[in-house]
Amino acid sequence: MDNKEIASLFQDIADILEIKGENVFKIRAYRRASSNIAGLSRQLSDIYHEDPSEVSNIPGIGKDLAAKIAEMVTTGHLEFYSELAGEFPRGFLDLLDVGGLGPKKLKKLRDVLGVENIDELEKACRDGKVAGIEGMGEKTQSKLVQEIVRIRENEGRFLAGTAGLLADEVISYLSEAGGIGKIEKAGSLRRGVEVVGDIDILAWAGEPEKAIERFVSFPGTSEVMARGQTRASIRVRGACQVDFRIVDKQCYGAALVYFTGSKQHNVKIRHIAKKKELKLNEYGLFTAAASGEEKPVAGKTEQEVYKKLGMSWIPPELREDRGEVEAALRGELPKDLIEYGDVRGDLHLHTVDTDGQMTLEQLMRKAVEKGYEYIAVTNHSKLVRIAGGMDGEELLEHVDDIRKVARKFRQLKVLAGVEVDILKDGTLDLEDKFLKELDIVVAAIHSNFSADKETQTKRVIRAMENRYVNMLAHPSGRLITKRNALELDMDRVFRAAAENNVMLEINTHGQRVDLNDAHCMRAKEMGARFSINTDAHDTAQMDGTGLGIATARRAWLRKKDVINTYKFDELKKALKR
DNA sequence: GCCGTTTTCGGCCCGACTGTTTTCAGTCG
Repeated sequence: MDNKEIASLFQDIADILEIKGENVFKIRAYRRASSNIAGLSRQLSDIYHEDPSEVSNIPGIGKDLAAKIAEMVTTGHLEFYSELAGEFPRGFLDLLDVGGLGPKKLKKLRDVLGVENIDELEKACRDGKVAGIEGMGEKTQSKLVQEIVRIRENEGRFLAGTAGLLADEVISYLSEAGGIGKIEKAGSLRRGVEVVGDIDILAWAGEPEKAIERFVSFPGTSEVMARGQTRASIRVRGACQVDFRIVDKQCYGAALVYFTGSKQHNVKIRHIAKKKELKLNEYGLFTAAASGEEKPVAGKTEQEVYKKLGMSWIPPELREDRGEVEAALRGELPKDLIEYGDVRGDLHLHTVDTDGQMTLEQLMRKAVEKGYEYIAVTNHSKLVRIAGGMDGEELLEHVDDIRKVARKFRQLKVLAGVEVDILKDGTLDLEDKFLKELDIVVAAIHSNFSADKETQTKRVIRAMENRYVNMLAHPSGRLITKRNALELDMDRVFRAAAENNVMLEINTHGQRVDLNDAHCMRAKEMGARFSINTDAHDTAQMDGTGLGIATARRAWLRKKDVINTYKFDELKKALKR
């Protein structure tokens, strides 16, 4: 079992224990373990097989959970879970995904009405039986029906790219009206997470009521889910939930910390506050209540809050309780963490010569506009017929064209390259005699996605061993919500990348984000370097580097880890094999 | 179930909103 599976199993156990009314702290322990495991950069099975005692050194993993992990990595299943899950019918736990339905109500529904899955819940609601239960009324009942309908319509998760655009829309809509002091995204969107469940927006405003009023009338609002004096939630276009909170200017920083999360990060810094006999909440940092009245210590800015807690400001992308709090306390946060303006060029781009929408000139003009120092044009090789992939001769002509056009753009260095397909056996779709004529060779998989792990791993490594390959594009091959990642032994792939000086791509396309943050952390540990590329097929996509930089920051990557932050001369050196 | 410069017991983050209540439980973040 891999970390993802183990983490989700622990999450399921927590859900079940909650329904069973178990000790809340036990439940919390499972959730914490789950979240910590999901954020690990190494596979638990590897850690276990190397040294079983290491497992209980992971925060939140004690004797009991370590034993459960041992069972999972050795046998592939967990008896404890099987027993628990056996008590509930299939599909019952999915009911926790229904908004407004928590463990308590769920238990009641099962005990009183015998509801065991979403279909039965819907029927019970439509028959009017739910409203009869103690503690539930007409409103609960009709809300549940609405919620069920929504769940059936979509999965409830949104690509950060999509959600980010909507958030920007809402923010500019709110700002236009005036009266807003400061406003920005919070939550997982601010932390740069690739997939989000909702959008959080935080503001301070002179007249909160007016701001709330405007918010709930955002065009496209299909439902006002909650509306109070300082916070409200809407659903936009029947899908994405947007939460809006207004706070006082004086506590904006504390609120921003609070609403940015992550939850685990907040728990940890509250803990630190407590140790200092302070209390931290969304209204500020206060002297603890035990001493009588609470006096504010900080709150206006995030910097102030972190400072009073004895640490430096922590970039939002790092706030996942992956050691950032401890590092900040020691003053050892990475000083040269990659910044949003650091990328000097895009090294994976397509034009109309294969499946892109841009002509060479359009592409280069856009690159100049963006202030890039260099780019690489990397069209497809022949295997990708559907994308108009080129054979060797065509490619050489194309390279001539690129160099000709590039002469008109003196301020921009242009690398003539290719995105060459990795064939089934790990050889490349173009012979070396063509590859050696190019400035950059990006290798990628676009076929045979379902090969087994050993085959797939060998395939990728063999491709990277080709001396002309400079970069591995979208290494895991996943398409979020559409296609699972390739079966790959990532550690071996990363090691081979480091050994062969092959750059690993952080592909910023919203549906890819590939490598992801956990991969990047691990790959960095193994000595690999990266390139943040958009893989753009049109000019708008060329603006998408932000998500890749966020991912790199989440992985604590420094500028020097990412080669397309280098000056051109250094880049050329970095690409030498 | 985890954890420990107050350690092997006794803590474990906390406030807003909703719906159902008539003082609060449940849910959410």
